[in-house]
Amino acid sequence: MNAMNSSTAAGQERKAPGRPRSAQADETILDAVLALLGEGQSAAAVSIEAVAARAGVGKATIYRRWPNKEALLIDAVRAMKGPLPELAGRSVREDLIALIRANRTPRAQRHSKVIACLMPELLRDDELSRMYRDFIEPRREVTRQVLRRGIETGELRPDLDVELTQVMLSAPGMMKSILRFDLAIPDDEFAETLVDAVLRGASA
Amino acid sequence: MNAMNSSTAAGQERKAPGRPRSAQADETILDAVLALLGEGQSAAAVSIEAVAARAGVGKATIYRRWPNKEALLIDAVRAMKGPLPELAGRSVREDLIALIRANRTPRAQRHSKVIACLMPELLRDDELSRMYRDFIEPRREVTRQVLRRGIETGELRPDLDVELTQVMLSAPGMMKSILRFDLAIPDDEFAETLVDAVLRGASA
Amino acid sequence: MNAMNSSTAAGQERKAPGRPRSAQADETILDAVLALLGEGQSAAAVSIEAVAARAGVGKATIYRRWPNKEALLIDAVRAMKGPLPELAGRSVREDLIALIRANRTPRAQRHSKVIACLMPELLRDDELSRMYRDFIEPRREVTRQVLRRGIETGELRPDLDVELTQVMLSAPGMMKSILRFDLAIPDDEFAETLVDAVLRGASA
Amino acid sequence: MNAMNSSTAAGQERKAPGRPRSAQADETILDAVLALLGEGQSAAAVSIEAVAARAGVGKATIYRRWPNKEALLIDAVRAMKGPLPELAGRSVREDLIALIRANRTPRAQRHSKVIACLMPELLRDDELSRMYRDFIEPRREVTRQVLRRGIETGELRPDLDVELTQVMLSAPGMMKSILRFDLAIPDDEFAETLVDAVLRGASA
DNA sequence: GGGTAATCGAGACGGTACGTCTCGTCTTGCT
DNA sequence: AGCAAGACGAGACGTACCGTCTCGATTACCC
Repeated sequence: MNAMNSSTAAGQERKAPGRPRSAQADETILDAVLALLGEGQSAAAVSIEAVAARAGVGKATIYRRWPNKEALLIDAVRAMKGPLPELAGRSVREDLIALIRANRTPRAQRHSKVIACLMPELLRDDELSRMYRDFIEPRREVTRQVLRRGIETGELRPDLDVELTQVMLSAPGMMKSILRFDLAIPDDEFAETLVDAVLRGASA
Repeated sequence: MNAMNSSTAAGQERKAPGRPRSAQADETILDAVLALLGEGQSAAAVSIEAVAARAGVGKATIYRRWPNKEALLIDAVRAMKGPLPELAGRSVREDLIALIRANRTPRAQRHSKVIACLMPELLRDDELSRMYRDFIEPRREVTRQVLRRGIETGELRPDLDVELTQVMLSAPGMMKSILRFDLAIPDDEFAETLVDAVLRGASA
Repeated sequence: MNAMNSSTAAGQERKAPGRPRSAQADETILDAVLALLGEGQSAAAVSIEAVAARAGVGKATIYRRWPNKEALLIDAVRAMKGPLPELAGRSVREDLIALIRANRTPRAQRHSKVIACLMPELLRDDELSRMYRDFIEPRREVTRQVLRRGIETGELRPDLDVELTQVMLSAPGMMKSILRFDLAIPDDEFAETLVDAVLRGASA
Repeated sequence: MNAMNSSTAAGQERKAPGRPRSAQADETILDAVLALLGEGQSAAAVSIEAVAARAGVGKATIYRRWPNKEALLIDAVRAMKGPLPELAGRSVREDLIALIRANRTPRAQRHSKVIACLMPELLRDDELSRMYRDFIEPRREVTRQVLRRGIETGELRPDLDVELTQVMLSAPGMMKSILRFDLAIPDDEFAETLVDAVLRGASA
């Protein structure tokens, strides 16, 4: 799971000597990160020292598992993002709305927060950027599959740019939540309003 | 211009006593910020100490003008964002493409960088958030005006949601540049591809 | 030894957890202070930053041991004052001259310098003042013992005011070196001249 | 009076052009220094900024008169030291006691404080050291004259070391007040006790 | 059951930046 | 020209974290 956990290697694993890492510590640490983020603290408040103190853990125990703060936060992202929503599959419109609505859970809210906190690092750190894409890509893929299925079923135009449409569906919500734009649409209508607007140009 | 510059007060300004603030210092400081950002340094490299050293200025001279690093960066945003592009006004499509293309200048690239660096602070600091919206709103308004004009001329559907459409036009570009999504569209075709996709659902 | 060193507590010392403080750092830091003072630098030149730089030590390492600059300097005083001179014990006169002559070592010269540098702080800071007296009192006591022994042996008047005589023996040297009074006595005759003058009134 | 005041030059005074310096400002500034010192503030609290603020005066007005803080404090010393005590001249003992008692006035107490504050600078700054001796020397001379007169009248030993005796009389009081030694003598008996001790060895 | 080795919490280490303060100098406009 | 006000470059203050490095104590496995 973690970037550094050696135990994920393939094959007939030579058991490492010495005391094994506490699986509980992993959990406690990530919980502490989420707790600190959830408290509405500033991004800077999620310092390694604070996390260690909160988790009742030594700093070394953290650095043994993650090479730096960003990697830790990335893993926190993973931990916080819940399972993908069950897609009813009745129609493209319904599925897309469900996908966008999924961003309104407290879980997903925190996720946005963390991503925002990581942006400075994402901008310059290629390694981190790759890690994030590895995580986010499967989630984008779900939307793309919905779109591709829509093309197959004839609900969507056959020449639809799937990549672009995915971004058109996800980007507005992210900007809205981070930059707090006032879109004059009630939160609970946002998803369908956006989907309808996109579909208007995407329908067959 | 700056958050703290007292000279913006209304009315018949009582001249402040004492030596007036050096207008040149304002400039030198902002230049130093932009220089540091431009050097591809990390966000963290834009420390107040570095800015002061680069500008050949005491730290106090900076803190006299801006209450903290974020406010300084916000002002750097202002200084770096160039004038709005001249809109040909021949068609909605043409104007929108021009507006989006404007984000490809080196200037605008740096702007994205700074915004990304500021995201953690924007998330929590309401004051800062307000400052940023004050800055960005006029720029969003330009797009909205193009859209409204399009409705008047009949180029666009009369019931078009102007707010939402504006976000649909701007958000994808921002996410693309920050999160470096690979959209499989050459950079120089991105603007027209996006505009066409949006217009397909927006046209009358 | 230091004001903050917890190891001075009484009883069966529970070993402190965590990495123990480097005893070497204590030494290196005090050496750096003495070096800076010895270079004839101004008192103000002995800044914590300068000490840290000179000692090749982080500022925190200093602040972990001493609460502020004054306490650090006090400890430097302690470190610099050498052992008490061996007293021959042949006569009061001989012993007193030896004690006063001990102030002419480079060591003691630096000591005077440091005390002078600390005077402003000694004046107002009761805590510091107490610390200094705790350090200086044993040294004054040596002189007093010589005087008391002199009374016992009949060398000195039985009603001699020991306290006052101690000050009469030590104060002139200190003022001479700090205020650089010109006493028209060669430095190497000062001790015996003073002792003789005092003894003239103190002898039995 | 001040080191920099040009108006004290002898003879045919060329009238300075422009607005003459406010004589009142000199006074106000020195008063402010004394007030700050008197408030038991720390030595460091007597900053130029604090003095200027207290005196309701610009900092430049101070720096126009004194080259630096030390010179200002030296002048404050002068201003605070009152006139020499009237010497009855009936006996050496009586006169010496009067001279030492003069150090118990609140005025003289403040004087000690200032001297203590200046010690670090006195140690290294030759110019300042000279300024201080120019000021203190006449006061030491008074004591020496009393001693010399005592020799003439036969009250004191003809081979008395006048210089040394003067220091023996003045130094203990200064150390007592600065380092707050506890001499086990009531303050109001200190003068005569000391004088008697010194005279015991000095009498003819 | 004793040895070996990596773990644990705790916290010190050398650094860097923070935001505040004072220094001594300079630059306004008013008197 | 002097004045009060206050901005200026410089740099120390004491604090907070960074990421690394010891400590003594605690598990596990392996002989």
